[in-house]
Amino acid sequence: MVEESPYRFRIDRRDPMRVPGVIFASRSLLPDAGADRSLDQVANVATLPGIVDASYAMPDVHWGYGFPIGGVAATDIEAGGVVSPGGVGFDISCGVRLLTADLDRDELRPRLDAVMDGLSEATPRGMGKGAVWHLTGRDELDAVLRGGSRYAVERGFGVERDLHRCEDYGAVDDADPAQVSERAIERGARQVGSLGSGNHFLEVQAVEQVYDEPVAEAFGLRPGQVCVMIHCGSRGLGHQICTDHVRAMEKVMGRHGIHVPDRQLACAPVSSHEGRAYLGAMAAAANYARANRQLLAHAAGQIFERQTGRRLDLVYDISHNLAKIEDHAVDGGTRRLCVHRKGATRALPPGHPDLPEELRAAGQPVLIPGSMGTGSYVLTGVAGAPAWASTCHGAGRVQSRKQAVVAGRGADPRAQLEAQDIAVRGASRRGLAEEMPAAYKDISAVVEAAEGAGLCRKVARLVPLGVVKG
DNA sequence: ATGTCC
Repeated sequence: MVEESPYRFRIDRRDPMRVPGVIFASRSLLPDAGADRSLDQVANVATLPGIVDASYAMPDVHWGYGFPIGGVAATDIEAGGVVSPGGVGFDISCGVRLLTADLDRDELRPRLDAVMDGLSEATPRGMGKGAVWHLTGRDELDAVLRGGSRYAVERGFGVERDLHRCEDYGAVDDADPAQVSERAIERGARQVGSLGSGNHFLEVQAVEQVYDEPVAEAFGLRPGQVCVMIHCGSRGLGHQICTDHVRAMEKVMGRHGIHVPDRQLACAPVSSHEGRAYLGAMAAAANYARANRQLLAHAAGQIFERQTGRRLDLVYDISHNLAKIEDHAVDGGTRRLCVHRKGATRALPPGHPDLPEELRAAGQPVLIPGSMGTGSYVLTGVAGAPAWASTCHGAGRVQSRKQAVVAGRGADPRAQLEAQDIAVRGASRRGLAEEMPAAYKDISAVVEAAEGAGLCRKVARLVPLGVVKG
């Protein structure tokens, strides 16, 4: 491992790697090789057919299925580049949505308990059970898989303006519900509009600090302002799609002449039947995840209006588990790439044509959920950044769930949060123990490294007032 | 992350 510059380390190319590995991190954030094999995974990803420039890792990198979480890899489609479900992850289009209320934290204080009770009741969560929507059948689920947040807005769960504040205007093109298995459909039908569990949450937050006033203003953020952050994904549907397509690709990799150092890197050329099938199913799951966040946000907005008389306005909705077909400058030309971001967030710079007009001068809002009780960040993209306009996605685990439970034995996680004046709703003791800050890297150090590496810029820091968990 | 093993 070579320290190329502050916040940038290189794993030199060696056979069978096709490109080097590049890790954006401070020395203290680098994974401990004894406890976490994610740097081996960075090197493994570098062997994938068609990979361009480098196998990248963000400062929150940690061990994942095949690819590391916090990994970014782009493949050149016309040069036989592959797509790999493990490069997206099981929770397809897992992401974050941030909303603001025209309300100061001091104004909310007397209503906070009532707001939290309302949010708790309005937010289906936990393993398996409950959802905002009860779909009538396959036709309606297909509409969700094709239309994402756009379909939810069409059905009255939100307003047209929301779509301008969603990545891809609320839906990915080229979703192909025919590539979604019956089992995935069955799992998904019961869960449209549900939070899930684990590190997924809905938080009421306040803007604690603003680092860039003009950009914060463009995003609609001011000091002391009340916000709602929702972190969730595609539930059982995305999980089943990942499982199905990994299995399908494992069977045909040899036929495509592809050999990988880890079975979990199962992949197929983007232009192959299996590659296109996965991308069609992945896009469907992405739309499901976006509709999911749209429904939960709408439900939260109704609670806010009832309890405070103020509505919630969408700042942005962005995924951190997705592969996207994007055009990028490579060696002086433009190439069509399949950019895998797994536990990594797209960060479009100011002026990017994919941004809505009102955000174009400021850049894309990049939403970074912190570990429970520690605060979250809003960042933005910077021009000329490396790693295909990507940055970190969160704190990143340093302890497994099991380790976190063992390490926290004797402590009362709920009491710890309440001692920090954070209201807690509906979380199991074990669920809380698994998500305690000690199980994660320091979010501020992660963001510091991401900014230091030139991947993004800080805009604001948010702190939790109340949390709803599964 | 996940009907934490079909």
